Amino acid sequence: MTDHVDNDGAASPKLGFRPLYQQVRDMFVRRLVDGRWTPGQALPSEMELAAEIGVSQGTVRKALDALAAENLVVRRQGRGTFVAEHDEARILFQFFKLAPDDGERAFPESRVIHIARGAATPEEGARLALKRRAQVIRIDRVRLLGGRPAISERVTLPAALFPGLDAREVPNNLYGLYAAGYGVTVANARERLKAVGLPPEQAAHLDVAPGAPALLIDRLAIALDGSPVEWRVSYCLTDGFHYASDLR
Amino acid sequence: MTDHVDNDGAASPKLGFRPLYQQVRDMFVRRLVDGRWTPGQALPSEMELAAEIGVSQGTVRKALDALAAENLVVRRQGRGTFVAEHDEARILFQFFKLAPDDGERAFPESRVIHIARGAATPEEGARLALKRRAQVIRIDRVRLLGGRPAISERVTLPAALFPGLDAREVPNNLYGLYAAGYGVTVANARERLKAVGLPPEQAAHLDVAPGAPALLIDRLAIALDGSPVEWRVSYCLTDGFHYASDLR
DNA sequence: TAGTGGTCTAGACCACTTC
DNA sequence: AAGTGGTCTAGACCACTAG
Repeated sequence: MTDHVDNDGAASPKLGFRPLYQQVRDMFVRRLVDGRWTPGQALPSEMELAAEIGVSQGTVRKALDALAAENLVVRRQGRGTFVAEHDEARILFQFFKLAPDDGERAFPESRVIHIARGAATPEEGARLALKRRAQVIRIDRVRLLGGRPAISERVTLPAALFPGLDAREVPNNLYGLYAAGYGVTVANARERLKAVGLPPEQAAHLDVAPGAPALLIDRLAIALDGSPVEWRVSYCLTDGFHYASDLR
Repeated sequence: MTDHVDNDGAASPKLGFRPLYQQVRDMFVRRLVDGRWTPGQALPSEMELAAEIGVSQGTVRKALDALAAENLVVRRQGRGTFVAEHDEARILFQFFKLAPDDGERAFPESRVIHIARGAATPEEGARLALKRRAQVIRIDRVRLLGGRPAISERVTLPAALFPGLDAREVPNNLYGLYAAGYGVTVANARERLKAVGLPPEQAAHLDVAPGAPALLIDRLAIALDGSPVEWRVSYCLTDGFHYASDLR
């Protein structure tokens, strides 16, 4: 029995107190991490889970609501609770913040320039929390917005996590590939934005003069278990497009 | 009696169904909008509110939890529930996304360049949902990050909402002034970011060459009742600083 | 010690989906 | 009609804060 829920080991109830529903949430996250529950799958009903674990339905509900708030599951009244998928629609709204100044959002096409494997630089190792001289996979690609090249980016991955990815056809939706092909679910990401002059190499890819203003997006993607799984640096032209950010 | 909670007027229960706790939430928002509850004030306890309204404590709890999720109230176990304040710490983390590349976040000093009142341009009228030829207040200022001028921005406000603000000492924390001086609470904001070459006027304010890459932030701030109350356009130098965005 | 919000339970009923 | 998640209630107990 790997799943465990417990609080009072007859010890002091004050220290290390963790609510039952959070323990249940953690248990459910473990099932997602180890692939016991996979994207798209329907979870057992609240009543079944409650009976299995030995808590009330209300406690299971709070745990599932927490997962839904983290976009890890999707709940639909009358149908059930499902493990979230990295389909294009979800990516588009959750992880891709560039939108046309007017008009509908659309998923950008991608054109891979180069893909290779090599030893991590010190910076790559630091960002991805890798051991000394670990291998990484680097993907350089150009992405099209509204039919025009607008993003030049490099994606850096720990090679150990994605064996054979460098010898594979790379799809447009990378996070979908990570999930379906390697069981790696991107749970969240931290982005840092700057305005910079476009370096010559990126300028050539985007067919623009070097030094033109570009939005630099430095993103670190974090997996379900909290470990960094992707480092992505994107240079974006923001002519007719913008980065949308809602502050609540 | 202005507060009202009701569902089934013996009509079809299917259409226009709105859960009780959301109706209670709406009632509470009304109390915030009309100043019956003011920033910093302690709300009555859950039990008192439940008895007053005539619903269970659990329903009041769900309503207050919703408000807490929107950052409109702050709940503290053992102490009570309090109306959120626009103090600098809150602004710093909720509405100000520029952070030093390394080091602690700090609230930027401000230096006002110019304040004036005038008729709204068509664009200002459109952004702020104003009537034709309504008056606006415009504040131009420079803000300092790490002691150096880094942001040149124009703040545009509906004059009707902020009488006399143009003849007043303008503090560093504008949202605090809106709340304390005019009873206007900024509930959320939408930002659009672009990378642009710095226009001559802003370049002069920031003591940088025109055309240098700058982060353009176009922000529309929304009040509790959903109406736009501030339009702000900021040109930011991102040398040693970045715009932080967390994607969940 | 009293009062607050936070957790947990149990059960009834409602709205939505599917068969 | 059956099964799912969503709402609402009522009550017990726990953790935290303040006097």
